[in-house]
Amino acid sequence: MRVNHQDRSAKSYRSSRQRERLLALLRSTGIHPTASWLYDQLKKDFPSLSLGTVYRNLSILIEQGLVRKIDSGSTFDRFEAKTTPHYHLICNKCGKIIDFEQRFFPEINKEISRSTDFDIESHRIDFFGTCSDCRTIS
Amino acid sequence: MRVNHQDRSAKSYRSSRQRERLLALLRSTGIHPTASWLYDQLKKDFPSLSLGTVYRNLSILIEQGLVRKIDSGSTFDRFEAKTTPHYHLICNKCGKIIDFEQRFFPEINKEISRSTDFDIESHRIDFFGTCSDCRTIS
DNA sequence: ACTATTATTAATAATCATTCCGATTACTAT
DNA sequence: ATAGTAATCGGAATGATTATTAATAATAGT
Repeated sequence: MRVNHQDRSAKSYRSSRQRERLLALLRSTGIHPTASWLYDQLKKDFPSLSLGTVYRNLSILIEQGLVRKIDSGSTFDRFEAKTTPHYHLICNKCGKIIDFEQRFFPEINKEISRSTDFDIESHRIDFFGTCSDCRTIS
Repeated sequence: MRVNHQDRSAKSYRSSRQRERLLALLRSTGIHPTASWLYDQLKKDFPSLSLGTVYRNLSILIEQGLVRKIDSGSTFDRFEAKTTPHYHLICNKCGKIIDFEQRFFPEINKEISRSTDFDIESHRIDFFGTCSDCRTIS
């Protein structure tokens, strides 16, 4: 008799070195990398790595809820290993994304839900402006 | 002698029918169109219209602050004629974007600025969830 | 440990939205 | 009307991402 301990909706994946290292790399950095940056880094340890592998594993990790995709207004996506809820400070000059974790407003989902016929599950807030580096330079 | 009455940083543009109609179209709709939807609509009145013209004029209108680009997590961009500050409700099921104008929190820019070394000029809030249409269906 | 099975990989081609470019056309001021 | 310049068109180029396929590696059962 065969028992499935997995959740019915969750696809299972067999482990792979590439994906393990990809997640570790994402967790070890705070720079919200692009797919190609991740590719360049991992290429050092996996000389035969393919960019498609990076994208495929990113989407698996996203499906598993371990990684989030960030769209910052650029033509390319950035990624981050999901930890705690937080917001982003995005620099208009250099495009850098900085995590902001000091405050989070979980209550606004319900507050906004009350004014509209829409079931709100989550929200994101992005703040735009100038980072300290770019302010110093100009 | 030639005097430039324009602000140094502001480029000036000659008016064009295509751009005028593009802006009018954007202002007349609430559906947050894609570039190709705009192209399809305008094509009716300008049979020789080029998609590049739509993109070029969109970027001019954005530069002039009359139009905003919205990234909704899809592979393509959506656009809206900027009116008053507002937030977006984005449906996870159908991708529809609904404007939310009932409340706006201008004060959080300063509030967040105080906790960090970042000059905040603006913010955006997107709420994700299920719209009433999709909730009814499922 | 061995084998069969099946998922993952690497390489590359395909896709899709967007941008760029050269030639042509339309405005505007003189 | 003409010259000068900006806007347009059409299509090609770009760049990020996704799909395809044959080879490779991980897992389950023996």
